[in-house]
Amino acid sequence: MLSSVAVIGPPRAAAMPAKRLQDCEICPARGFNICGAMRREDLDHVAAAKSPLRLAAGRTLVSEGEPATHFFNVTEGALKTYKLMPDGRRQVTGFLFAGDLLGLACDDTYTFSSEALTDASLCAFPRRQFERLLETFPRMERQLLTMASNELAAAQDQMVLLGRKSAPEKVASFLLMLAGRQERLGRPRDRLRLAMTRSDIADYLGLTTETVSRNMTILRHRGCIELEASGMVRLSDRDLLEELAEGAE
Amino acid sequence: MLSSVAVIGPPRAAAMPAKRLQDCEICPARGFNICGAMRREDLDHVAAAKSPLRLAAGRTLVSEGEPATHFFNVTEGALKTYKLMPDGRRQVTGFLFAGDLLGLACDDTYTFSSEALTDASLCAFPRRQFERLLETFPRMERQLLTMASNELAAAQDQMVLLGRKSAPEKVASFLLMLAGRQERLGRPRDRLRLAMTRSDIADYLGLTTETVSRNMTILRHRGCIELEASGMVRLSDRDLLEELAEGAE
DNA sequence: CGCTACGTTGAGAACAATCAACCCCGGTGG
DNA sequence: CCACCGGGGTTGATTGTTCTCAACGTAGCG
Repeated sequence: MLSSVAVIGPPRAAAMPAKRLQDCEICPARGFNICGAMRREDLDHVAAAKSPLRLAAGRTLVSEGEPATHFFNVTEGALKTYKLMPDGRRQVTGFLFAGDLLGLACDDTYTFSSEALTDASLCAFPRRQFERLLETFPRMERQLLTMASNELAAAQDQMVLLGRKSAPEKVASFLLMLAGRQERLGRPRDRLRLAMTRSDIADYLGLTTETVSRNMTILRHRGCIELEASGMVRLSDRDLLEELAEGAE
Repeated sequence: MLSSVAVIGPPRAAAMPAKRLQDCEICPARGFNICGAMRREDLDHVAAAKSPLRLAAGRTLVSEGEPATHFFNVTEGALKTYKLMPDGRRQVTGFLFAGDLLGLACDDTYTFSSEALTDASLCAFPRRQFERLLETFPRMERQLLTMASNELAAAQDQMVLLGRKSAPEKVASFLLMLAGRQERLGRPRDRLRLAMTRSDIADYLGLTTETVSRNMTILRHRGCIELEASGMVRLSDRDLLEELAEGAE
């Protein structure tokens, strides 16, 4: 499975802990991801287990139904996860950014597919080794449980969106969600890049591309947002956006 | 918060381990829940931390936004969890049966409300004590992580349902989901009780009661199901139901 | 014996999907 | 250089599924 992606540096087992440790120390996602909970002196154990991974935009990382060989941690870039119905209908279940996990929810096969939206960097942990890591470092397991809990809460928010929000509410909520996540990564709060296509957004919100597009236009005319070049969006009236997201018309 | 529910037996701290152990040994949900991973000789530690709890049908267990004081494990009966929008729209995020967890996904306050559908029994763990339990028994923490992962996978399935399935597909999927869960609890595979109202089902599927009702009728006319007295449903043609659930018309 | 909550069915309205046209942009090849 | 192509995005006209509003049936309960 990993043969289908560009691996930088061969996966030599526990060879160069010093260099690896440095990898982790300069990791742009430290503080957001599972390693954030690790003591500095234990970090080389993590570094030894992981393989760094670069993935070009558009490449598939994992496919639904394939054997779940690895656990991943995004350090840079953006990915989407999605599920397909037999007839091709698609539901995008999430967008992943630096610090996000991938590959937790699975038995022996992945229950979803994942694809890079931009060039991305990840840490790949072979499942077996990752589990040994968790046994050795309870702090890490605890951190993982916390992150899984947060994902569960986010999933329930998404159920509200999918089940009970109107199209305009969905689009407004989506923009605010993205803005919130970017902000948590230290990016500007009122300006964000839409790395995903309208089609990705539509499949995330349970809409069609046309409906997403129309509602973006409406938000633009209302003065909530400005669409700039190459997918940049400026949130000019966040308060109004927040009202729209919860149903005040 | 617990004062609003009927507690059988006062929550005396670590008083009668012998009796408590027996409680756990006869627990109808052992094998399904977090205690299933515990060694028999460690079970009294769990028993000491928990307060058994009985909840009458219709009673509220927790409310969204309230301080999250306890973690719960259902041992008997059925509950629903739901979220409300400011204007009263409701999304039922899940139905809970014996073995299911409640109260995991939260910071300091609950992110959802929960209400009993039938008379129910639960184990209530004060959060602090529960966390100490997890630190002491890594097997239990591991089990919790596994269960959280499974919930996450289920949540993604639900997103597909909410975002991409038609009303008939939603209703068929719902019946099959319930049947599957009953079966896992050792109940008959082709006959089940709908403990929830049409309104609960509608809010779970992102539909209205009318649409649920209409589609139940259609399934009945197609010979998939038979509606019997007091909410009993017989799944007479499971294969057809499975086709309908995935979009074969 | 009515009351109320729940469930079913019908008629019409509304929202989002579908079908279709068009624009823009970047890449490719004549 | 420019014509062509294809993917992504926007906008318009029409269709259709689901919602809304309304009536009625039924079962449980004081």
